[in-house]
Amino acid sequence: MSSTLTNSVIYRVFREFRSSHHVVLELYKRISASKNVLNSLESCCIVIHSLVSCKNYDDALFLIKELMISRGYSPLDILQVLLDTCDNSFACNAVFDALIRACTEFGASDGAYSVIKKLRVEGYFVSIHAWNNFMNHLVKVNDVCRFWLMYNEMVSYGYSENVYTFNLLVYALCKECKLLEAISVLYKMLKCGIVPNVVTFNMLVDGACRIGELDMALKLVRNITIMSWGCVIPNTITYNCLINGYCKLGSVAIGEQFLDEMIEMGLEPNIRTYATLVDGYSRNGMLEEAFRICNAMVEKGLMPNSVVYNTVIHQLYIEGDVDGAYSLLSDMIEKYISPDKFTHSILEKGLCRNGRVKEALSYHKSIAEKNLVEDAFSHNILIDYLCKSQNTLGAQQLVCSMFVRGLIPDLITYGTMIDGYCKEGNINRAFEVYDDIIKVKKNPNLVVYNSILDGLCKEVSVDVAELLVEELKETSLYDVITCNTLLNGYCISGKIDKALHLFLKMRKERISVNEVTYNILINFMCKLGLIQHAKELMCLMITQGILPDCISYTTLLTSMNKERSAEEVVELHDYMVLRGVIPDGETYRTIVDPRIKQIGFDFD
DNA sequence: CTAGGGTTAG
Repeated sequence: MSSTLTNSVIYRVFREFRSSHHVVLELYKRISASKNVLNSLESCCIVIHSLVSCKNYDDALFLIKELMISRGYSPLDILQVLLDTCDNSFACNAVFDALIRACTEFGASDGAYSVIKKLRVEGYFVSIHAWNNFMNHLVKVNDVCRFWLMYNEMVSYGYSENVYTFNLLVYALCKECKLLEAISVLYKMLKCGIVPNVVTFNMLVDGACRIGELDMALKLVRNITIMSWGCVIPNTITYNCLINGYCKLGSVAIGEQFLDEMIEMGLEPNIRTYATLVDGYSRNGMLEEAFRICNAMVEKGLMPNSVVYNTVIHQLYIEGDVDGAYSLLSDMIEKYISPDKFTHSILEKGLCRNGRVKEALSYHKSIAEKNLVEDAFSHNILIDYLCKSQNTLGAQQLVCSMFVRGLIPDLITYGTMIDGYCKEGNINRAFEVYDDIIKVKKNPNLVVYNSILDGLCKEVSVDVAELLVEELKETSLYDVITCNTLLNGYCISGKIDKALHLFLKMRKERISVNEVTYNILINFMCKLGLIQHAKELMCLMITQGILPDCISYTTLLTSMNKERSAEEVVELHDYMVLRGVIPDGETYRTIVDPRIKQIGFDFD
């Protein structure tokens, strides 16, 4: 049959029967089994209309996405033909909704917006659901700026918000950490007579937890029924958010109490509930407890998934237990739980942080050959470690391999390379990478500029660095790291006046100084042999409420070793410990090594 | 429409 069916015949048949959706779909089902028969956009659009009319949205979305991915049609191309093939028997608005949804699921924000705009010009009233879907996508991809633009545009067209729209406002505000404003949306809803639902509250509870406002989160949960006119009770997600909040702030045991509470209330904990607790115990170094939760979930009939395995494997690497991590990975594979992109990154980073960069690279190679590398993340980890071990050549080769595998380097990839080149003293290569960023139309951010700034200070001159800072300040793009980097630049080129002037200016301005600022100055004073000044700076930082860290002390101790007595060194050490600073290996080497040399003690 | 794991660059 397929050899005699030409595209134009199919199109004419579809057109003829387009009011009989089931005929179209049955015919479509039969001919789409043989490849390449249905390749006219017009025929596809009639099928899409029919699918949507029969409420088969999944297949409609699939077909639209296929038109965009495999055939390269733009959302506007598809819209035009959908409009051409529109018919009164079709639910046209639902088709447009589907097109916009397909765009957002495909990640085509601009495409979705162009469809909305075009429909408006054509006189169609895009449904509020489509707007909501589009705006939800914007929040999800962290384009909150555009979200508010779209919201204002929607309101200006006369749409009135429904409960989903209000929830999106709450969602966006929570993402921006504006909890109080998010809560005021809740009050606005109540005032307008729009009843909030459990999603509204869940987003508020989660938003409160993420900024550490656990009391507020708990208050929302306890008053959820009163605040919703008796319409809402907490669900599993509510409790999961709360548990996550307590776990992330270190109170895992309290988190576990909420597990008991939800069970008492008749709510079923799910795999995420347990995964959250496993993560809580893991990241607090309590692996025994984490395994106890794993057993509890198995008893409930829930099998640990890749998230649970990843969590524990990650912690094992942090604790240096490379063998333990490996045996869990084997266990995971034995149980047919596929390692995912997180597993790959955890393994590569874990091997690197335990000094096994070679193994990490060969693991990476093996998964890359199987096409299992999905994003830039795992590349970025390895590129970072290669740069840190002065192997920018290897790092550059990894960047090239990304292109070969069809992966697009992101701003972190570029930023890591720029910093690697700067640290190596190769500022020219750093600039070349910077030009690449501009070429691929990405926006360099402050991290990138700060790397370059440091490179300029060390390899070119602090005067040129100064010019860059002036430019950044004009666009209000600078932070404490920018200032610290410049301050360090002044110090290493001996510009004492400028350094002090900047330090005073930093203290006066909104950008606050931090422990790094003081460490730079302490280091500078020590280099000049002004140990008393350095000590005074340390006292100053304490009175300013900034705690010295082990770097402050090690810097001071290193200089004192040269000129001061052992008593003074020990005195400073005790002073540090009493203030809660944990000395690191470097601190002890600084204190102990010279004394061993002094007394001629030989461990060998 | 909401919740869990990799936080990679200064």
